[in-house]
Amino acid sequence: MSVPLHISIAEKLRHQIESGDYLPGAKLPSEHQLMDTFNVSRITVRQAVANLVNQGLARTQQGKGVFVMPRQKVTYSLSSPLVFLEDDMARKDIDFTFESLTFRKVRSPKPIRAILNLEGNPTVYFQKKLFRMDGAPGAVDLSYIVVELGQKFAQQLRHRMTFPTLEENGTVIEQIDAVVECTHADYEMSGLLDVPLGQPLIVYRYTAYTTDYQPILYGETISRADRFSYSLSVTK
Amino acid sequence: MSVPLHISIAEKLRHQIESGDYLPGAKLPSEHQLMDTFNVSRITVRQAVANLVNQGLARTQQGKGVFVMPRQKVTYSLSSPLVFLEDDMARKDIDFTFESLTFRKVRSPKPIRAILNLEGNPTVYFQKKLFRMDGAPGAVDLSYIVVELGQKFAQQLRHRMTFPTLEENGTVIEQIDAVVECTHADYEMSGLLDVPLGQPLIVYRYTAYTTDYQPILYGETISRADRFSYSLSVTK
DNA sequence: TCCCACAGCTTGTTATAACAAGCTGTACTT
DNA sequence: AAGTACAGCTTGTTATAACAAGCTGTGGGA
Repeated sequence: MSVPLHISIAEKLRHQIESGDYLPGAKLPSEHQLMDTFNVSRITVRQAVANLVNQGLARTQQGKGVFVMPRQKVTYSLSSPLVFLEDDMARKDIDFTFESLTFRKVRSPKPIRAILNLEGNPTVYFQKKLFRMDGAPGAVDLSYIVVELGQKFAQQLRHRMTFPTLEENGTVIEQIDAVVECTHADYEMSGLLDVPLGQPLIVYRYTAYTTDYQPILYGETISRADRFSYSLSVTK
Repeated sequence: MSVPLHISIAEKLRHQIESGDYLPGAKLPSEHQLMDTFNVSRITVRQAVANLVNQGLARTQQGKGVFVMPRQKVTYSLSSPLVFLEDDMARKDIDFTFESLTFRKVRSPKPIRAILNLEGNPTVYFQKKLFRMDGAPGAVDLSYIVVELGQKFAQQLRHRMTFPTLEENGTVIEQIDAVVECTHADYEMSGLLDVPLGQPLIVYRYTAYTTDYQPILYGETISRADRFSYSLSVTK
């Protein structure tokens, strides 16, 4: 057998998980039990478990055990603009909340300056928000808003979502350019979003334009890839 | 210090990579060198390196060393439909090729049957393609096409992209519904796409409809998240 | 000159060992 | 009865050790 033990053990467990032997949320056998079952050392068992964790199939909890990850995703529709994120959640019976971790005036980083087309005035408002779905952290949003709007609506932006706030105050959002990509959780994100290090995250980068293609907002919504997906519909 | 050694070593290396001390493609110090540098055991060094690999910052090659991953992404536009993938690549000066790994008639899996609205006839054509960008594997496409079209254009589908083939033969694609999500590389995908186990992959699931909302094609394009991203533009 | 074998590097796999740290229930103390 | 302390489970961290396997350059033999 040229396949390493830790791979073949991980694959066996994966099949058992996928065939329903271990249901979502269920506890897998402990490391010592797996050592006995497969007759290997703890280091090998641990590597097999690490493989499962890396594949998002399980997660470990010190002092408790290894548990099968539940997997249900919320799909967010890109066809209607970001405005409706809250409604989208409500429709799916998910309790959606957010807390504003940071809201302050900053000197904008160079790439942001280019995107927002700031020349004379490099100051912007920066906001970091943590989104929770049914209490559990699901996404982090980092956004940069042009200084006039940030200043004007500071109070509201702290407590309400950005797009509704802007629209209700008469700022028309004419267009949104967006990119969807994927990264890994670094140490900070892994802490904020409560996922293992290196776990995939979906990044939704958006630039919002008001009339005359004037960029007013750039942001990144970084969400747990096991909880989020994006949908869209293209008609000819 | 309550942070584990392997984390703090990984973070140090990450900062060095991000600050340009190690350029993309460069070789990191060997495990033994890192053992001396940080005065820790090989197991700790290996765990630190594993963290970097999990975060997509480095990759290991047995017998050679640990190398910094180059990171340049191709953005594929979702606003224009899938038809133009090849053109998109050409415009970016990327040599785009694919090989058809599988093309055969199969009894369609139940979920596919529901999507393609097949009742009497559960037979479909299944195709598995491997996309290469500049020679290196970048994505795998799994698609199910209704039996009439698969039969009719079998020869062409083996050698050319699906959407152009259909359109040039008079099949109108009226609408595409799509979902973008993210998964982990399992053992098979990790082999096909040449990435470490558990590495994030972007999945683009699409259903193509011809006139009268008749579904004719369902597919999944599974691409390396370090090489691909999707862009779109929403106008009010 | 050309080719092959090997030495010496690299990472990969696996075992044994010990202690730390988080969780839970039991039993003992107040 | 309530609270606390501890035993005994769990995973987390880290060390030492040995061999396997992939790569590369050097040197010897044909």
